[in-house]
Amino acid sequence: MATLGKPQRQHRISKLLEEQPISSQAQLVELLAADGVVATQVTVSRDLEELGAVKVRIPGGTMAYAIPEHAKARSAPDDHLRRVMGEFVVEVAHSANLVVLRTPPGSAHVVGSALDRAGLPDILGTVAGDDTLILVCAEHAGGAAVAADLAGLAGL
Amino acid sequence: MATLGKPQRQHRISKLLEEQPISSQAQLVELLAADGVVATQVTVSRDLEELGAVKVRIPGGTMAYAIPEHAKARSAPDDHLRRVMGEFVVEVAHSANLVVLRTPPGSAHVVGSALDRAGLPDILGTVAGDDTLILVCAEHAGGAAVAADLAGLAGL
DNA sequence: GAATATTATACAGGCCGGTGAATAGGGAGT
DNA sequence: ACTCCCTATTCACCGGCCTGTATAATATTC
Repeated sequence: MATLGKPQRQHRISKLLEEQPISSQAQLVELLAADGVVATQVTVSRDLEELGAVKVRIPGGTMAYAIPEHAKARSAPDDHLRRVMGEFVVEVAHSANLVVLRTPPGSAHVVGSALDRAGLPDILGTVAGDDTLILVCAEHAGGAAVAADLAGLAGL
Repeated sequence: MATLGKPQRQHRISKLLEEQPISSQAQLVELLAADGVVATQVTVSRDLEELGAVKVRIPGGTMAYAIPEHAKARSAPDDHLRRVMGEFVVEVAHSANLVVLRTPPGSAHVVGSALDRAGLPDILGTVAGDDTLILVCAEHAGGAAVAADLAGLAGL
């Protein structure tokens, strides 16, 4: 019960920021500690960056951390995508301007979500099943090129 | 490009077993090597176990590995569930005989899939959204008990 | 039943993500 | 400009997962 994983801690941070104005990372460390979550200022600093948190001026004139709406689901895009691709994508195929990714059972949605958040310009949209993911590519890009890029990203 | 991840390797093994009869792990190692995938007999042994592969007698009278249909989506259930829970579940709540799990965006399906495959007797079914998962618990079990179990499993 | 082939286990090392201690960088206020 | 406070970076360590070598256990063949 000592350290608790990173996702859980970031989730609590996110909630704390919504519940009350927090003006420093030190303060956040204390609040987490009061919640039984042990973390240092360094860790909190990295968490805030990954969460996309910024310091904003609030009514009282003081500064407080907040997570912009547009960043709510965009934490650490590049790194995250690369890791998810490497962990879950087992096969890449393409046909015309479609790319088909295969994953272990139940993992297609994570990959789809990661791709959506990455906002790659050549990918118009994704549809995820259980272990299969279909990407629609921009016409000018072509499925083959996108498939090659993604295969590289997945370490294949 | 040398080692290639475990999921990818297991996927190739799975396909190789369907394509042709394979009677020994040594043979499988060779076939993988021909595919550019480096692995030893020990690794293959572990992969086959995780995949639930068994040796069956085929028409010719020889033995060959095959993956039973019921094991197609049940690889390494316990360990897998524990890891997925620890990595993705950030919050556990319950109401009556329902349990609500929260995950980072896009990860709910992986957790749901892992729970389904684990086949926990007290969980009647799961419904996954993007970052939320609802479990229906057996009446005799009750949401609170299941929630407590799952929270423990998630390391919360 | 002995010899051989095949598979599983024990142990150790590598790799990578996550974390913390120390420290450097940046602002605000005086 | 100096000082203080806050935040970001560097470096090193820990721990878990994964894999390989060596070896034990098991199955197969004669």
